Amino acid sequence: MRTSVVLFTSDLRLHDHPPLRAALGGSERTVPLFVRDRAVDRAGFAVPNRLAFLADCLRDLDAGLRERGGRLVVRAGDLVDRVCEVVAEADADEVHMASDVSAHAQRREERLRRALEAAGVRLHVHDTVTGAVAPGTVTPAGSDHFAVFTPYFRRWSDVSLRDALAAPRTVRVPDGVGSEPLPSRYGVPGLSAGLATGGEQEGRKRLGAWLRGPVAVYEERHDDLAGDATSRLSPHLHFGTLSPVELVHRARRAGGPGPEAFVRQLAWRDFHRQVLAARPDAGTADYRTRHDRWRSEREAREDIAAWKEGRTGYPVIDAAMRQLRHEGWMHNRGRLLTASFLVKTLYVDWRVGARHFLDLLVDGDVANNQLNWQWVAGTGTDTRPNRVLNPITQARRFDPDGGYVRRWVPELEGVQGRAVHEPWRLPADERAALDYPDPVIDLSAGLARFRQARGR
DNA sequence: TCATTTTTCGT
DNA sequence: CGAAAAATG
Repeated sequence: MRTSVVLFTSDLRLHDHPPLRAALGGSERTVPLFVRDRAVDRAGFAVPNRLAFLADCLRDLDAGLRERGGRLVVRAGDLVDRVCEVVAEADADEVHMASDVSAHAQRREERLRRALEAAGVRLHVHDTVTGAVAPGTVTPAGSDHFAVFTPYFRRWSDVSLRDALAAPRTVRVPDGVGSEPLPSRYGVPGLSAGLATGGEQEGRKRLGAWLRGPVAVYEERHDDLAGDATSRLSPHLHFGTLSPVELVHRARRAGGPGPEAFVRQLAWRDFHRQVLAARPDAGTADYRTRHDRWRSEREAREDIAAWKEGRTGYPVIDAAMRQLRHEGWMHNRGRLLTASFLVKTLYVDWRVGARHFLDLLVDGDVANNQLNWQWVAGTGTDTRPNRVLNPITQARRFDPDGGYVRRWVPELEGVQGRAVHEPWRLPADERAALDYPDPVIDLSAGLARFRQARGR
């Protein structure tokens, strides 16, 4: 009797799951396995918000498998050791998994392939599971990856995607392969109070509601901070409770400018993935260095703390940083503004900001997070590396009535209209009555001055 | 068909 | 300014 193992990683779903389908199609028994990878804990990636969301996802995945006659096997430890252990217990002939792009994922896949080969077991790695268009599918002449988004997007749009797969009807799991108890979000300390719920069911519900309604006005409203008109599907894409291939198909089927703009954002995700796949060190090192001599963490300690805690004295920055802490999520426009403020205005190393985002974001993803931070810092793929986003101009444009600021900065909730973006310009008595800090820095003192002071 | 130069264009 | 495409030889 043929037996297979399907190793779930960042693909915690039953719909449109090629490794699962291949495993079920090629054998009578299949072990659905998830490993709580000790290396991920050690690297500091197992933060409370994502651990809680992950726990939701695993419980939902287990529930979905049980509806189909199966169950999820969870183990903790070294991923390669645990997979080999389960392969031996189940006497499996093959292992299926999804490919992924980070340095960690690439090393993990290689180690696993070698260990399984030594045991005479074949590892099947499926692409187009964690991304829609796999890295390397389209390339410019003379390079293994695109460094500019627009030409990438043209080629990406021409790729014909495979059809989305249905969820399997039945899953037969061999007897005698034990599982640890499933983790629960209730045991996780330090969660953001407004954290989203994980799981494939939840993701599909959100996707359906998104495509039935708000996506239609996504193009006009996606940058409006107070409108909060983005999909909020990012954590589901990060954990793979939703399939990017299915998302692109369904958005294209909906048609129109909103869905097209949404698909474009999904292409950005693949763009960053193909950069990281080709240059895995871009997660920690400058993709294209500008020889910045950032202020050290020690030198900028007070500024960094003010930024993290949302008390920089720039209302839109503080609003966004407080949303991050409260929800484990931040509006995309807020991410751009707060990142630009840290790297361009406070002139702090992008890695400091990227790490803080990864510490809190429920969708915290190495490719998206690190390469977007690099884009803002001017060390990444931005073709205009000196771009600086002015928090006041941007606030007036993307939070014209100030509603986003008043929602997240209660000290300012009594200030009407867009005046909320510049509390220092209020009449002195009104200003004094607010328990809100003065700006930590004069905007004109930012990047140019820091760079000059450092002789570059 | 290929290498090199020129033009275009960039969340 | 530099990457990617187009034009050129």
